[in-house]
Amino acid sequence: MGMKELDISIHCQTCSFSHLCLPVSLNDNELESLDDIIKRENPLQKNTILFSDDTPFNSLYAVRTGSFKTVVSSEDGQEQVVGFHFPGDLLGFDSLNSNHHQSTAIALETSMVCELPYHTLDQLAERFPKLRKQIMNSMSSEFKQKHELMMLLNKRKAEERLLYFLTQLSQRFGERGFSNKQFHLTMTRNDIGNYLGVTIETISRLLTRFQKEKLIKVDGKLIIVLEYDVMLAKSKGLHDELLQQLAS
Amino acid sequence: MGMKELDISIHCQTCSFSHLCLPVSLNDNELESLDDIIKRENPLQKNTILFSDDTPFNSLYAVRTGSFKTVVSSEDGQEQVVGFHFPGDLLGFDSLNSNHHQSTAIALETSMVCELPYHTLDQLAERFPKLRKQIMNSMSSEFKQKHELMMLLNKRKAEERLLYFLTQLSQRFGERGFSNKQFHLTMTRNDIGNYLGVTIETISRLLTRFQKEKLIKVDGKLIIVLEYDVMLAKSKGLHDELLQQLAS
DNA sequence: CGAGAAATTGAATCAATTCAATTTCGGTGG
DNA sequence: CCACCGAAATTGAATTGATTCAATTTCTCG
Repeated sequence: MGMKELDISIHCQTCSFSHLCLPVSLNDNELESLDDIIKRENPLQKNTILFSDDTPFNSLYAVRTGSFKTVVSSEDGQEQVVGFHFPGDLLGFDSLNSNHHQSTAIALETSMVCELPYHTLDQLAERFPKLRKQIMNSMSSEFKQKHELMMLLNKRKAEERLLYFLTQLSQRFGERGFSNKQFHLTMTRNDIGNYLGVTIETISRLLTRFQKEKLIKVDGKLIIVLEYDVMLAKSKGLHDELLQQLAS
Repeated sequence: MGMKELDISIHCQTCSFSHLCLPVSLNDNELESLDDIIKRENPLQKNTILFSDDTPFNSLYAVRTGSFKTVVSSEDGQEQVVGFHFPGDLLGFDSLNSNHHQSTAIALETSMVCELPYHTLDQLAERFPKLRKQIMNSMSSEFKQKHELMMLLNKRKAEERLLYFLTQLSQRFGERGFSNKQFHLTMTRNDIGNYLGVTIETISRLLTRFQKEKLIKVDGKLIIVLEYDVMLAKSKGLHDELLQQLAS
């Protein structure tokens, strides 16, 4: 038979991350149309480049399984990690209507994506205002994220940055039905440090300190969250003095 | 007569910044339709809020004259300047399809804007694919800018950040037909420091140092650029040793 | 002209980096 | 399955860039 393997598991209608993805506000009819234009690709191995900044922009991608980092690089070759992406996240729409992608997306582990060819998506968006809005929404919340990050990088010290990163991860894993108390870091300390604007040594020192303070347990790439609320508070710059005030 | 004052000067067709604004890729017919939906407002005094993060999102704005800063604030009231905006720049589309604006826009001097009611703009965009693309393009280049800024904040030291800021300003003024060698800072040192993630004291010290090094001349808010190329190079992290190599 | 805001300058302090030396991890081939 | 290699991570000590605190000075504009 011409049926692809795994055919059942690869439709938006049955995807367990659709609540985080483009389908979120679509009705059955719209969803089906969207599902029709999606190309499913084979798994990408770790370190595979999904698209790079010299790839022509043709498609958006939705992460199906696994994880990615996106990186931009300056003329002099320095790299900057600008995001980490998990199932349900959309990739590539920082380049909508550019000729080329603005960043490079790299698989952090074996991963699968749904490809959304942009010109067909655009046609679909013309028919379905809700889809158009959904795309706008995604971009808009991407801006919000970037603004938050900008504040983080400008106003917070290393400790707060890393705690923000960890609570953020915990939250995102939770939304996706994974444990928010215990998860694997698929990115290296290097990636984290690069993203947060902090050296790898500092990341390392902070992680061991957090462990001593019993906020988390660190076992290589495995993180176990022990005190989520304290971490969240500290990531916002509230510290011991203030925390005690809150407690009393 | 019912004619507004200054009527002649306030059409996209005659606006001297249209090459930087939405009209850039439109033909006469399209331009006229766009021009029709634009509301011109009275000048805003310095420090006036154009929109704030609790204003419902209804319109985009194009800066016509003057300048603005956009600011986001965290729960605990800390503020972060996320951008400066000059004639031809579009404001507010980081909030497309959100209920509320994501940031607050404040006039840095007496300024005028063109208001683009979003729902009519959206209708227009449905008729004119080029306009749709233009909007996407603007968002996309906004992302690019944010990525660049993120790299700046993460990888560069204070000196490089401020030089980047100054060369960036020089460039933007140049594009707008103003002098790129000599310009007024409409924002305070505080705004600059906040934007660049550096204290006001550091900004101050650096400006006097740049002056001693004969890169610029500083007279209060007036900046005279003396060595643009050197500034540009230094803003990218190339320093004296490297500069000399280049010269030889 | 006067008052409050903005900017400058100096000295002391500190958070984070840099440099350097190990240790641990993860994957490959024997 | 174990040994081995390079990459990744940890830890310590010294250094530094930038902040903080504090005191003036200079603008701005009502």
